Amino acid sequence: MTADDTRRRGHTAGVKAVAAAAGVSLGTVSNVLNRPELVSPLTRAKVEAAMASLGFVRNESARQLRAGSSRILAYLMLDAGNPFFTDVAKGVEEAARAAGLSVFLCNSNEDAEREADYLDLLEQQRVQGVLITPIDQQSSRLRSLPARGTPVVVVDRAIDDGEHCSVAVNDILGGELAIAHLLELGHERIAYVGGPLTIGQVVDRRDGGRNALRKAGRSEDALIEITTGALTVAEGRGAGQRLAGLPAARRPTAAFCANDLLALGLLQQCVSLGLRVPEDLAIVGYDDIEFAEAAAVPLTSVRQPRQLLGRTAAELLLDESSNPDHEHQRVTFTPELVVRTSTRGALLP
Amino acid sequence: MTADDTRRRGHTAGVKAVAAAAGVSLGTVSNVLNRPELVSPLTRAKVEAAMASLGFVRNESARQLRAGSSRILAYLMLDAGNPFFTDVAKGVEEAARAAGLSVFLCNSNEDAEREADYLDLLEQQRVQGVLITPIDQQSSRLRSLPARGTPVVVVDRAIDDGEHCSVAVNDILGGELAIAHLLELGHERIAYVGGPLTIGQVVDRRDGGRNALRKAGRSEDALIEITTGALTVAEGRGAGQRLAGLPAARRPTAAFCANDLLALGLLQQCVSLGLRVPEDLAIVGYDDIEFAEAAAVPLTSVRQPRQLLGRTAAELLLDESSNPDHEHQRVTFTPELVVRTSTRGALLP
DNA sequence: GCTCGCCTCTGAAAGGTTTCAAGGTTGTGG
DNA sequence: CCACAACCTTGAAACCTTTCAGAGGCGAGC
Repeated sequence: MTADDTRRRGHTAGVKAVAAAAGVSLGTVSNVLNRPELVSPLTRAKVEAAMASLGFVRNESARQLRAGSSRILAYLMLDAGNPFFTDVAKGVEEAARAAGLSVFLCNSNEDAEREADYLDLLEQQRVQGVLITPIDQQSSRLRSLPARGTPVVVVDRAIDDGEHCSVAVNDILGGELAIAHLLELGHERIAYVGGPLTIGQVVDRRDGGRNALRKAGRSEDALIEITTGALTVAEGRGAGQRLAGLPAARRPTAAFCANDLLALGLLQQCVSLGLRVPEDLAIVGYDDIEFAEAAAVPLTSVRQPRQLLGRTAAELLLDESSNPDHEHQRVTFTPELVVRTSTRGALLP
Repeated sequence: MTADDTRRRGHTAGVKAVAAAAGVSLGTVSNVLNRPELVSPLTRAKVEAAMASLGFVRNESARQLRAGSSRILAYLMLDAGNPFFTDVAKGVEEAARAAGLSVFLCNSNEDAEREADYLDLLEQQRVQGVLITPIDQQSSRLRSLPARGTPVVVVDRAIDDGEHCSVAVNDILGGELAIAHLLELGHERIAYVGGPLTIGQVVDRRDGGRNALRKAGRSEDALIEITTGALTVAEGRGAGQRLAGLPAARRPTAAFCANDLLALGLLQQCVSLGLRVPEDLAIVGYDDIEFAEAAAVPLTSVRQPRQLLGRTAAELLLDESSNPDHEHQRVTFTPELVVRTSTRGALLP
């Protein structure tokens, strides 16, 4: 076979070829790979030499087929472009590496169809387990996976259906903190910017805000809802456009955004249309991503323990797939308000 | 077998079980899956019913073992936390989906060991191909992969070793644009912030800057190098600390950063230490990520066609793995300077 | 009534690895 | 010189899917 054939045909040398080249049996080659201590040093050296000279690469499919499951764990992210989720992913990877597993990241990009496709794919791949920040947690696919043997841990959403572990941050409390802060500053007309409402976080954070209004003796309906099509900077700019277009007398004096991307877009658009932040419009974001602090006007935001979220989720998953007495858990962390310039101007009259 | 057994043992029903349940042969089940038009409607219905009731899930490992290669393509990113790379990833995914493939993302996080681990893993998985923004393009692993049958396309780096395709943006030109812009504004003491020097982009952008100096009749050594340990916001802040600590007479009046994360960190730290941007320090970033425009002082930056980069890379990879007459190509795009407030203050004397 | 062709279905083989019971070798103690 | 243990190595079986040559059934045409 020529070098050209190799290139075209792809991987070629298997255990069998190595065994033949080294003059030993298949089993011995396998032992060199998996339990080298059982093999005499001489034989091992011969086999290793043969592997090197043939360019042997283990075929993970075959290995997995035999073993029944893989050494890979997947994190299906809601939006890979949002630094919040990449920070969560870092935590996941840290925990996985500590346990000797690798992580594949998948991006559903807030698209239910892609989410479904990836879930199917991962199940077919027989990954060790799936971490997911779901678009729609009612999805039937989400339920069927654990029932068929692929553990699933829900990240950044609380869920209590007895099928999954979940790791979340109390989004209702987070929303409450944000709106309470704005009320304390004297704001009366407050907007909530977020969407779509199929995303649980969007709803919870809004409901938390409503709670704060109620506790302050105001009507829930006081919260002016501006619904966006996604949680992105671009949608934030669109919301800014809408807000800035209102006559000053009716325009909200403060906006609470469902995440920092929206807040940054909103901030940018409003500033460029001549509104002053926080004097004309105070803004609160959510997630406290690294860029929130570096924004045009440093952003007040609700901070979540991002890496811890990921690490904890991965640890629960590992427990689920290795501990026969595993019990599903629902872990909830507590968010924290970080106040910066975007709300810290002069109090309103 | 009880439901509990299923949960513990994992996926269980295979083609064989489905065949038995439907009263047909293995081959027929396979035909239902792969060439349904060959199967009579009646039989097909029976088989589909059996699959549904047994919760059959295709075993991708076995499938792949038989087929020899998978329907998956991987993008090994330099830093998943950098929005530049997630935008590239979006382009990759777009092209892959159009061709019916899925994408797994891996994050080397600027760590050579992790990069190597992932490359091994992906080769063992027999992925269709690997897209990579490498830390060290001399790495032997990078060379051995294509030789053994896994196509590799290098993204955001030009490379010309006859082993890979590559898709890049002209970083030398980008550096030149940035420094030329600063020179035009009258800056004399200009810093270059970037590192480590093992990363090709860091070196090219610096060298481009030196070119600009030379063309302006100045010495290359005029470029004050501030070397960082990574291309992150945190390192940018550190560089800001160092810069701001210099006596004003020796402090550079402008800084060109190897990417926007550094620039944003630098900007933030300098502002918080009381320097005015651009009056005391003009800043140019690189990549023009979405957050550059929304920064405390909107950032002048060198823009690259991010999604296009990813899409093109994926297309080259697909061609390489499907077209027997494939020729390796080196595609280079041209960057573009986007001027914003961070350099647009009053000209210096 | 026979042949031919078409349509549908069958079942064995292959693909690369791991496991494991069993076989072989070497060396020690009696 | 034998028995037995300790240590290595062997090779068949199993994992699950896909493929493909061919078997079987049926209707049409002669």
